[in-house]
Amino acid sequence: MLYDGCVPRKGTRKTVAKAADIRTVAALAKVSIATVSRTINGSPAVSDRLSKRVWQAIEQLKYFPNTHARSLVSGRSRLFGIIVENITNPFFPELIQSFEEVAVAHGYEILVSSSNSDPAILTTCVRRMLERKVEGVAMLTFGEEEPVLDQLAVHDIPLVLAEFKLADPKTSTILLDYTTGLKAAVDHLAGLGHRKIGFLAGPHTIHSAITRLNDFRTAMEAAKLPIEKAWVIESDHTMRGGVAGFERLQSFEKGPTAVICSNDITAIGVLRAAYMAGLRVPQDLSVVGLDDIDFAEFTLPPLTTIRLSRADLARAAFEALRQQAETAPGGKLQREFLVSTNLVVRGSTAPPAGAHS
Amino acid sequence: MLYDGCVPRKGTRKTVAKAADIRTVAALAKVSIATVSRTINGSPAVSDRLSKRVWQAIEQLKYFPNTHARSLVSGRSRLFGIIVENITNPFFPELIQSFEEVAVAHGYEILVSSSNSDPAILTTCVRRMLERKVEGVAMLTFGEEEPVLDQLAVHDIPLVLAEFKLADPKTSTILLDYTTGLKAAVDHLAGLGHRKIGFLAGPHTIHSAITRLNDFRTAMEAAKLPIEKAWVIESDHTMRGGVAGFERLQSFEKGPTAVICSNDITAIGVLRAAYMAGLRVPQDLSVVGLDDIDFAEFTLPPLTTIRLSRADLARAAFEALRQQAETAPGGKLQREFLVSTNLVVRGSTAPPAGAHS
DNA sequence: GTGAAAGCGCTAACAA
DNA sequence: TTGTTAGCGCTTTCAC
Repeated sequence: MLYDGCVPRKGTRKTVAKAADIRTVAALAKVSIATVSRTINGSPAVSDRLSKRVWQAIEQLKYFPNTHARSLVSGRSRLFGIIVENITNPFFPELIQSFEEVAVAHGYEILVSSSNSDPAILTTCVRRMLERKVEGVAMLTFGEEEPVLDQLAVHDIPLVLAEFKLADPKTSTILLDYTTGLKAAVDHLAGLGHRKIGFLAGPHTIHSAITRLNDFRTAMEAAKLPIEKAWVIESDHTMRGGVAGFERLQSFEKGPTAVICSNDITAIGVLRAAYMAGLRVPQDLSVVGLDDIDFAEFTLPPLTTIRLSRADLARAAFEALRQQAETAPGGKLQREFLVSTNLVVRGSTAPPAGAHS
Repeated sequence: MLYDGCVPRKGTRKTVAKAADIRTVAALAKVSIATVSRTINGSPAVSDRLSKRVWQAIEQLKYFPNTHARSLVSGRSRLFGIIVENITNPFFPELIQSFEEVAVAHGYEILVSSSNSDPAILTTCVRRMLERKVEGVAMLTFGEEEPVLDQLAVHDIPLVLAEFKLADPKTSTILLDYTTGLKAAVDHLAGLGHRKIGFLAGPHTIHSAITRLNDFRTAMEAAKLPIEKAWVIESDHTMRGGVAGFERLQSFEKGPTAVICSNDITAIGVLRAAYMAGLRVPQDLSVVGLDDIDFAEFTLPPLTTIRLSRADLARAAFEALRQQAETAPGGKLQREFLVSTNLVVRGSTAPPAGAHS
C-alpha cells in the first residue's frame, strides 16, 4: 500500500526549452506580439480569425504571461497584501483563507504576513510588500498599525483597517458590530438567571479589545446588571491569559457565576483552568467566548460564543481594497464597511448553581 | 480610552510624487544608475565615497527597488510558493509561519495557497505561482501532489515534497521519521499496562497517513503486542472523523483500552466523543495524538502526543528549495532531508482500568 | 483590425 | 572603479 519507491517524473523535458514568451506565440500564430497581447487581455479589437490562431498557439506552447513584465509596464501588480497579528491564532487562517478565495476569484494574488505584534517585523512586512508593489494592504492586526501608517501613506498605498478610521482618502475601515452579539450574550446569561457576570478583556492596546469591553459594559447597563470592577480583568487574548484570568476570578470569595471572554482562546484557557481546578462548566461557571473559531464547537463542553464571521470580514476587506485599486481617482467609493456578530449558544452556559428557575 | 475618532494620516503627501526610481537616486547622488544598482546589490566594486553618496540619496528619497523590474531582468524572482492542504488545520499555520520566517531571513518572499484537497484548486494554485515565476514550490499536501507534477515538470520548477520521492533531479524530498515517535508511544502505553491498542488512521490517499499506520504496526510488532484488525480504523484526519472513530471503537464489546490517532485533531475528536459518552480520559481510555499542534497542550485533559516539529519541517523545505534555486546546474545538492518525531507525555494517557501495577 | 516601436525599472555585459 | 548601453517580456501609443 505504501508508496515508498522513486517514480520517474512524467512530462520529462528533453531539452531545457526556455518557457515560451509572447514572441514565440506571435511567431507560431503568425501575428504580431501586439495582437497576442490584445488577445490575452480580451481587447475587442481583434478579429475572431486571429484570436483563434493566437489561442491555439498559446495552448500548444503552454504559454502564460510573465507577471513581472506585465506589472512593470502596466504599473499594476494585481497583488494585495494582508497582514495579520498572528497566523497561529486560529482566527486568522480562516480569515486568510476567505480573503485568498475572493482575491483569486477576482484575479488578484495575495501576500500574507504575520506581525507577531512586533513593530520591527511589521515594518519589514510593509517594506517587502511595498517592494513587490502591492496595490493595497489589509492590516488586520487590530491595533498595531500605527508604526507603519506613515510608511504606507508616503507611498500612497490603499489601506484597509479594522475599527480604526483615518482621514486619508486612501484608507477604508471595517467596523465590527460587537454590540449586537454582546447584548445577546448578556441577555442570554441574564435569562439563565446570572447576575454576577465577569469579563476577561483583551489588551488595552488593541482597538477591538477596547470596543468589546465597552460594548460589554453597555450591554450590562442595558440589562440593568451591576458591573463589578474587580471582575473586569485585562487579559491578553491567549489561552494562558485565560488561565490566569480564571485564577484571578477564583481568588474572590464570591466571584461571578458567568464570565464572558474577549475572545475564544481566552475562553478555552478558562475552560482548561476550570477543569484543572475541579470546577464544572457550565454547572459551576458559565463561559462565553467571542469569535467562534472552528475549534469552539469542539471544546469540552462546546463553547457558547459570539460569532464574528471571518468570511464576512475578509470579503469586506477585499472589497474595500478592490474599490480603492480600481476606482478612478476622484471617483466615489465606499470607505466604511460593517460586519456584524451574533450569539451561538452551545454547552458552556447554563443557569447558575442554585438558580430557582 | 477608546479611539473612535478619525485621525488625519500623518506623512501627508502634498504632491502625488511618483515613487523614486533608480534614475532619481542616480541623479541626486550624481552617479550613474549602474553605480546605484551595484551599491544596492553590495557589489564590492564601488568606492566608499560613492557608496555613501548613493545610500544617502536612497535614504533621502525613501527609495527601494522595484521587484518586478529586478525579477524581469535577473530572471530571479526570489519567490517561493508553499502549498498546504488546508490552512485551517492548525498544523499548517505553524508550518507557514516558520517557513516565512526563514524565507524572509534569506531574502525570499513566499506565496501561500491551500489546495483544500481539490485538484482543480491545486492546479490553479500552481498556475498562479508559475505566472509569478516562483523559483520553487513546497508542496506540503501529503499525498495530493500527483495532478500537478507534470505542470511543474514542464516548467522545470524545483519542487520539494514530503514523503514522496521523485526521480527528477529538480525535486527534493523530506522524509518524516514517525518510527521513533510511534515506537515511543507504543512503548509508553505498553509500559502503562495497555495491551489492547487501537489506531485511528488517516485517509489511505495520503502518504503520511500510510506511513504512520505502517510505523504503528511495526512498533506494535516490536513490542510484541497483538494488532486487532477491527481496531485499526481508517478515519480522515478531522475532528468529526475522530468522533466517528471513537463511536466505532465503542461499538465493540471489549474494545481497546488505548487509542493512538494519526493526528492531533482526530485525537481531539476522540476526547470530545469520549466526554459526550461519559467516558473518562485517561482512566477509561488512553488517547495519544500525533503532530503536537499548539492546541494539544490545552485540550482536556492535555493531550499526550507525538511531536512533529513544524519548524524543522519548514526549515528543511526551505533549505531544499534554496539549494535547488541557488546551486549551479550540475552542482551537487542534498535532495533528501529527514525530520524526526518524539513523544510528549501529558495527561491523556494512564494505566488501563483494573491494571495491577 | 493590425503591426512597429517606445519604453516600464532594473541588471549585466562591455568600455573606458 | 565607473559609466554606457542593451535588453528582460510585456502593454500601449501611434501609424497604417
